Amino acid sequence: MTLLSTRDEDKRMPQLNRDDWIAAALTVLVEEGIDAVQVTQLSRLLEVTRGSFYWHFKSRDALLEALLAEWRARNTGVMVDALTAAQTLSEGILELFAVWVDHTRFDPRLDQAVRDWSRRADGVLKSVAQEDDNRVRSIAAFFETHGYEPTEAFIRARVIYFTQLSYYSLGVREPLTERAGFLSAYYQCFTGNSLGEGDADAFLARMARNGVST
Amino acid sequence: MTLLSTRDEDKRMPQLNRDDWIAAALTVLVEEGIDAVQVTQLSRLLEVTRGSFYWHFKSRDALLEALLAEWRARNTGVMVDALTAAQTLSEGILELFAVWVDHTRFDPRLDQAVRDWSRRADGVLKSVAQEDDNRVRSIAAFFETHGYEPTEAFIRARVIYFTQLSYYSLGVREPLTERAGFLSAYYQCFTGNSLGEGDADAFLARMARNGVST
DNA sequence: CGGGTTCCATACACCCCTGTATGTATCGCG
DNA sequence: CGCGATACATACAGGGGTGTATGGAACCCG
Repeated sequence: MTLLSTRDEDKRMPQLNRDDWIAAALTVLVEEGIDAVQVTQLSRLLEVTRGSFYWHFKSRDALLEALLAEWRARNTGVMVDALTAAQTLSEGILELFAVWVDHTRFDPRLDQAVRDWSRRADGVLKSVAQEDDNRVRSIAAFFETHGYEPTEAFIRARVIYFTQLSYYSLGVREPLTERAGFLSAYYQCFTGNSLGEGDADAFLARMARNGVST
Repeated sequence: MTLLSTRDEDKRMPQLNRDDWIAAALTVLVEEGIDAVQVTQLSRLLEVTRGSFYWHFKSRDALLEALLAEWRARNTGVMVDALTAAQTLSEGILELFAVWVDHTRFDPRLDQAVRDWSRRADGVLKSVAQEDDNRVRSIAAFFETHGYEPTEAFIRARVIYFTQLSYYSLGVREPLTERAGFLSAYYQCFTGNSLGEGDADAFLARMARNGVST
């Protein structure tokens, strides 16, 4: 709701611009899915008439294109970047975990919404598929640089990424303490190695400092 | 399309019954999602008027309930059954793989469609969540009976199940030969153990005999 | 101050979907 | 034969959504 701050409750904040419509559309996309992103509903939400929308956008499709562009700009490359900086295996994997829990760097709800959308829009599907491919590839490359055979690296990359996707997709919510208890088990399963206690504690401490929400 | 066989091209195959509508609705659900399951569209598909539908069903919601019941009847328990019969670890895990590739036992497209649907219908969400919980629990229990600690068993169950869910959700399609090459890597990652060559070959031979499609 | 630009309101045309009420054809069956 | 029940057709009421055409209010600016 903070996304509508420019207008909102104030009587007559000057005017809406293109980005206001996109911001509103993004929240609706995340909350209720792409089918709920309708000109009429957004107008009601922004408390203007549809006339306004059709001044800023050529059509609903134009808005949807803008949404996809926004997703690309936000969620692309975040995971890849996390890995390229890492020196050791554990550092990289833990940093990946960190990205996935840090919703300021990676927005899982938006990612999920776009993914749902993509299942019934071929154009979107292509974008998402390519992005997924990039992510898995970069994780696999990371494993390879740390001594894993190509096939094993690829499969481990898939397993770790696919697991996380389902984590989001099923909307798993569990308390931080419980999640912390799973850390080394996940690490063991994903890498085949044990996680040093020092590394685990340092990671959990860092998470606690950053105060991750879920 | 074979689902509409009772009526179909023939001039005036006697009449439609409730199951004909459900069958048509299922194909539409799988192909185009729950929003496309509309009385009007189904009528066009079955080449009758909407009057027919409202004779067989009280409302569109009644049809949707029937669809959910159909999903429950088909896809529930299949995975659980696969594990309870297994004697050894590898036997159980490989049987799980077998179920996932055998679309006559487990229908991933229907599962995925219901899952998509569930994300915007709270009642459906509950059913799916409970089913997921059962599946993960039963896999975890299987790991435990083969010597894994409870936490590790649970995480490995999650990882193996979540990975497979994403496999479906992303619609990964790869040739059988390629997939066969991944088998032992998957097994290694999921269980932490190596898969005996004999077991692998036997499994692949069995798959080939059954002639799995994808 | 007057005119152009920006932003939005109003109104209309068009389409699609649900649900209901009612008419109608076919068939089983006593 | 005639009468219910079955299965569907027809027609109407109501609602929601997209676009478009056009009018008007506020504002910038020379």
